[in-house]
Amino acid sequence: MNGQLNPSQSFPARHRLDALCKLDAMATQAIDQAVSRAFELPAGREVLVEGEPIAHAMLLLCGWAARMKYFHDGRRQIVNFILPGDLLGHCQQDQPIAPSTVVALTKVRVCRAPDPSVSPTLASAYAMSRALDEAYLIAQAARLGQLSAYERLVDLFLELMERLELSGEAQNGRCSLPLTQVMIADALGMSSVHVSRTLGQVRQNKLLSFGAGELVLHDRLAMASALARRDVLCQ
Amino acid sequence: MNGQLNPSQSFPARHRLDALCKLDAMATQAIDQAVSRAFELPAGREVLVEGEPIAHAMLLLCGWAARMKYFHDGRRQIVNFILPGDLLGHCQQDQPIAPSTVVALTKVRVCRAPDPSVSPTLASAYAMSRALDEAYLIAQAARLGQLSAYERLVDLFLELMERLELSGEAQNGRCSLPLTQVMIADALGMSSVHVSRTLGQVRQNKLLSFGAGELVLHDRLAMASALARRDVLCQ
DNA sequence: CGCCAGCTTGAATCTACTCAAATCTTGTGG
DNA sequence: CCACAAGATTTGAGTAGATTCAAGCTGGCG
Repeated sequence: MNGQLNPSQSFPARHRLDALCKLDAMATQAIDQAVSRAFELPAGREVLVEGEPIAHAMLLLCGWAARMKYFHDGRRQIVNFILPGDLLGHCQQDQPIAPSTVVALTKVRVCRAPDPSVSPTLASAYAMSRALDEAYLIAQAARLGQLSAYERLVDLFLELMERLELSGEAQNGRCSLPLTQVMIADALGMSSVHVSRTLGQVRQNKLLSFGAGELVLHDRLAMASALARRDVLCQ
Repeated sequence: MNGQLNPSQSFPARHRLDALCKLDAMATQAIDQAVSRAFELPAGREVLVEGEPIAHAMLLLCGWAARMKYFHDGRRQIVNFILPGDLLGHCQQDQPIAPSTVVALTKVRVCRAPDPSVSPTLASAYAMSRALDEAYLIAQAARLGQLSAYERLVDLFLELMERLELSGEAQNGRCSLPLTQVMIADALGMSSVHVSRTLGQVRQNKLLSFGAGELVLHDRLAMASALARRDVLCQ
């Protein structure tokens, strides 16, 4: 009845956390137990609202979400994307307040994140996940501040592919990517019209193809070198 | 011999951490003890280097620093500023790797951050500090992605004043601010020429004055309303 | 006194935006 | 299965904001 509702719905989360820190039996068991109480939210639903307390850390199982900052005039900035297997709203505080709103971009399936105290490997994976979140946030700031529209686009696709490979959802530079050009525009701080035009250039240079919800990277070396001219981090 | 070396050099850090969570005697004692082993670094010195392990979490006592991302062609993005009383390099991991380089913008005085396990109030203040760091990082991404040059400038000055008030270094909308226009340009993703021009406009509108290392906000309401037209967060 | 870093200003250029219209997709109801 | 509506993408034309290059100005310091 639902393509995303299959017996291995815990796969991305387990794959990702296991890649961050080899999980022991207790950890995988805790994940499976948490997944058994998963629930679904429709596209557009707010998962966390800025300024409101966070009830529980969550684990995203299927679908995509995004952390947003909203503006009066209808503009919005996507601060980062949240992919299957990602944690959201996990803080150290007693009464954490969400620093940004999280919205489901597609229909999503989530569950409460299992308590990391059941396994040191799970706690370690959570710590790695937090560190990655921070690194991606920093990367986003650098992208928005310094890269051209063409570079921002290439850089974002490289990051997304890398992250999807971590959760086992991408192979051979190919993955499904349920983003519209408007969402990409909101993430990269450009107009959707300019995303369309710039995407045309990238396609013309045969770096990648992107359409019908699928992204295929044809030439990752060329993509990296399009950035390497500037970014010391991408050789 | 050194203007920054006065008996109250622990003041900003104590003021800030105490504002985040009312400190108990153990916490203030631990801070004073840590401050007694402070040391100094010249402007331009790297405090943390991206990709290298972080030996200890540090506490910035005097001077300003910045988290940077560097690019091949000499460009750099200042991801955020680190002000007196701020923590840097505090992670949950066993072997944390710095996700970005931290550079001293002025001569700075730092010490190892006291171990939060000595006091629950100190641990709580650290958690608050981390949460604020994340919020400022998110704010920076939204700024770079959505605001115009004029708005970015106003927004940044408001944030810096707010942060300096937290550490007790600003009163009545007045503070010292040791940033050059080039540094501001690196933080806001614009050219230094355009910072100069835009700053001229802001001054002409009598919102603030900035020069000789001092920032004075003349009309914070007008500054906020220059953003309120767009940003839902600034009434 | 001259140097150097930082700031300001002008002119030309370019990137990315807005507005607008046409086309293509997708989902829905008849 | 087709028709229609709504959303998404593409393309063109004109414009605005920001950049680069360049020249001059200012103030601190050896």
